[in-house]
Amino acid sequence: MTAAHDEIFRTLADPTRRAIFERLCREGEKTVGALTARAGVSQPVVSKHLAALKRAGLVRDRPEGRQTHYSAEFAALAPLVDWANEMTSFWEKKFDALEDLLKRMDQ
Amino acid sequence: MTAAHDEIFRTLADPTRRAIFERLCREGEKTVGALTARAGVSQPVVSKHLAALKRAGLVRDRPEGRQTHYSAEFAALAPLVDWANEMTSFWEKKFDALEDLLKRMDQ
DNA sequence: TTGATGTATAGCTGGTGAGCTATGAATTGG
DNA sequence: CCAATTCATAGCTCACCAGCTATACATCAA
Repeated sequence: MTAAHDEIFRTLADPTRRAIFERLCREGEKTVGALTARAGVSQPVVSKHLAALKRAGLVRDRPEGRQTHYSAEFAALAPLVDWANEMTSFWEKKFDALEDLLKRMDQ
Repeated sequence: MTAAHDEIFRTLADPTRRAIFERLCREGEKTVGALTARAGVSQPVVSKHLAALKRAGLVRDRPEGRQTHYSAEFAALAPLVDWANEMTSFWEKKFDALEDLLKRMDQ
């Protein structure tokens, strides 16, 4: 349902959180400390954002000793793309309908 | 930059607002009154959401007499899809790199 | 002109969440 | 065993925003 999209949209809506996710996509697995270094916010905030991303299924954590490695879960973006494609599909259907109409008017 | 995505994500993050946008996509142009009828919120709230959607470029308004018709602006979803595709592209690049590595190790 | 209708705006309130500091918990090094 | 490091959690504050009602504004009908 729409509830599934809800968490993804809401999670990616925050710029700081989206930036963290983007870094994980571009640069691969990173520790909390490495992410904090250039996040522009404090370490607890980064941890909180990572927890939110994990709840949404957008990242995966790999604890190793006293540090935790996070990596992007690309597949989690699929519902978002599917949703967007579904929305635009209604647009195409309208064109199809218009095309149909014009074809009928032609006859 | 990311600021462009920012407004789109933030605008679509709200369930009520996204539902309104979805209805405009599925059912085409609608007046404020028609949208309010099944929105589950008051008319001023619907108007406010429509204003937000318009600011984000997601809808277009067509005033006609005392009522205003709104319709979806499908093209506005493009940046969202592009962003998602860009993110997943990093995933594919990693596979390419891995493939490269394995190929080299084979030699 | 007057009243009714459709939409937008103003102003308020409550809830949510992003940021902070302080601290707890777990692990590593000496 | 002790100190340092790394991360997560707790508790707080502040700003923002979705929702409401009331009302202004514009348009149509009679």
